[in-house]
Amino acid sequence: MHVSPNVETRPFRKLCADHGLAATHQRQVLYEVMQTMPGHPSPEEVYARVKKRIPAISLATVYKNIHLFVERGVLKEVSMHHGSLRVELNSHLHHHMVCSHCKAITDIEEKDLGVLPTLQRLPGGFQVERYAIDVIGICAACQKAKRG
Amino acid sequence: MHVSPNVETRPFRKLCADHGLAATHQRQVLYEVMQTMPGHPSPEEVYARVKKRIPAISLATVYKNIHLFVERGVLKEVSMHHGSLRVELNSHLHHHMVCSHCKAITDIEEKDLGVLPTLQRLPGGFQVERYAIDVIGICAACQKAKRG
DNA sequence: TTGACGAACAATAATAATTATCGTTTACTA
DNA sequence: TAGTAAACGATAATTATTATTGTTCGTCAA
Ligand SMILES: [Mn+2]
Ligand SMILES: [Mn+2]
Ligand SMILES: [Zn+2]
Ligand SMILES: [Zn+2]
Repeated sequence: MHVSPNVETRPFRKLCADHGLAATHQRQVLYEVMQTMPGHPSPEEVYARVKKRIPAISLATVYKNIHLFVERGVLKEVSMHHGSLRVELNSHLHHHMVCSHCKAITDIEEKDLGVLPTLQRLPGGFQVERYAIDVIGICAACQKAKRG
Repeated sequence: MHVSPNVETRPFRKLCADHGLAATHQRQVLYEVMQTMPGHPSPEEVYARVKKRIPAISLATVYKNIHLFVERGVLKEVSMHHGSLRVELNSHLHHHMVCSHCKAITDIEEKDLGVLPTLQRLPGGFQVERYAIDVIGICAACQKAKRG
């Protein structure tokens, strides 16, 4: 009797191939661990879980691969993380365009967004204060830079 | 001839009174400096500006007062800053409710939001990838805690 | 299957961001 | 104007993230 090898591994290998990534053991475990984490974990939390299966893994490896997965669209970043807190005084109702490449933040009027947020009572009795809409994409400067 | 004192100071003192804050010199300068910063500065950037007018100010004071101003609604936080990067695998189109008190993040379906962003070409030739909508407010647990 | 080679890894140092501590000063109130 | 709590400055500590470097591993062609 013969069993084809890598049965459970195949989908992950394909995912890596599709994204131009080497299929390493660390990446596979990171990916599998993320599948079991339905919330919005931090790199440290992911590291703690991965470490259970690969005790020798380095935190730096987790960070690098999380960034890589986000870059390639395997993982998604919750809200936009700018490395540090950002504040503004501008009390005029507006939202933001955030460049996923250079992280530049630009104001945008609500009316220019084509959205009409209806303040309402949301699931779980969540009491709404305001909406913060981030339009994520590529700014004009980065578009130009990518071409030539 | 007599000139009433604190002429320029009055609006700031009122702002503090309205928010239950002591009207300190440091807070006044921080507030005035923010009025001249139209972008989305980090605490370090604010500190650099304030330091020009109060060379002896401590970075910790800037941090503390920025947090205080955000808490009282004088300043607004751009995007939601969770202290660390947060990621998720969930590729299903959805958004988030974020508690401004405990910072808990909960998923919410786009259809439950009552907002319909229309993907379009935005000002400045910004190329849209996706919308990330954070509904900011108070979660049920924190509402309960605040009452009794 | 094997060997060369570049990519990825672990260990760890370094840096950046934020918070805590504590002695001193200041603003508010009576 | 004095008492008191709050705020401040200095700085240590903590937390988050990135850089460096020598070693190991995955890929691909023979
Ligand atoms: Mn803005
Ligand atoms: Mn989510
Ligand atoms: Zn950009
Ligand atoms: Zn809460």
